[in-house]
Amino acid sequence: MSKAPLPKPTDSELEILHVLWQHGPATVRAINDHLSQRRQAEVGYTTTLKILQLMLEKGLVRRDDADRSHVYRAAVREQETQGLLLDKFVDATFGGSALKLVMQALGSRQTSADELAQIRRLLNDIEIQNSTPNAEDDDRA
Amino acid sequence: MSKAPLPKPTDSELEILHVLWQHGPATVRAINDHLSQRRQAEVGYTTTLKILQLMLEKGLVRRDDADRSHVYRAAVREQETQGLLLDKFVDATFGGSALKLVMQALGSRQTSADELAQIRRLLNDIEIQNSTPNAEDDDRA
DNA sequence: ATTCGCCTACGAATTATTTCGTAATTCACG
DNA sequence: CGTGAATTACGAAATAATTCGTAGGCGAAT
Repeated sequence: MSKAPLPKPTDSELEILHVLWQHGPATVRAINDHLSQRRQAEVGYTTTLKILQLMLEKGLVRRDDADRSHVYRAAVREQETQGLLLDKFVDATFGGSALKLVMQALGSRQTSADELAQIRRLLNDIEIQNSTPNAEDDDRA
Repeated sequence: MSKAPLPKPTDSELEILHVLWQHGPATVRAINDHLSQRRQAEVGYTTTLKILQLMLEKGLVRRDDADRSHVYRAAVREQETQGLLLDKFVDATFGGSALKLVMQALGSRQTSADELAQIRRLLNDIEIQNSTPNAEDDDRA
């Protein structure tokens, strides 16, 4: 039916998703502990609970409420979500130019040789793909 | 002391900054016209005015009010602002890893050969700089 | 069974952003 | 001058995000 196009998570929601992606399904208590550690200050328990409830409504998480302590898990994949946020960010900040973003990301900060090597490898992969029109899945010219 | 660390522009503010960066100083009327074109719908004139007034308070723009129609201009540089936003975004979305961001940006979208070449060039430059730590500091030869 | 502690649900205050209406001002023109 | 068009300032509504307090429920330990 009405497949709402995955809502964009807010900052707080994203922080919670990070915890879930990294540690797997967890109770409100566990999530709240992680958040409290990650920040300098304590996070109110009911604050975390409230955000999780809103995330549930938005479809960002699912929950198992078989036990008294409900267990929440991410309902969106990490890469997919990051990709979605990246698209919006590139549009808003770099006028849609992913190139500008990459240049800025690489240019204005120190990048280790190891990271540079990884990027080079990725560039090679991409160029190979570009020059070898894929046989199994080419619905794009 | 009185130097507040440049406030992060909101989406609307960023949109206005784009206009100013691209076209230089402009009146509210001119800015509003650009915004109305850029979007599908008309933007209320006083809406644009209000945002500019807030941006003025935040120090994101300056204005010349010698004439009745005030002329606004960006008070923050494009690259600097983009870098600031990028930092926050990388932290929030990719846990601080610029590498992950670049991988995602390059991996999940089609990038032209030309763009890839530009990135390669940048990588070369960076590696040269990395292997030649301080060229300008000790040229006592 | 009574109490204590943890849990969920929910309402509400706070702050930020975006939007626009209205009033007041100014300028140009007839 | 007096009218009209355009402009600025300001208040305020609408929406969203974040925060937390309080009420109520359930289960374990005494």
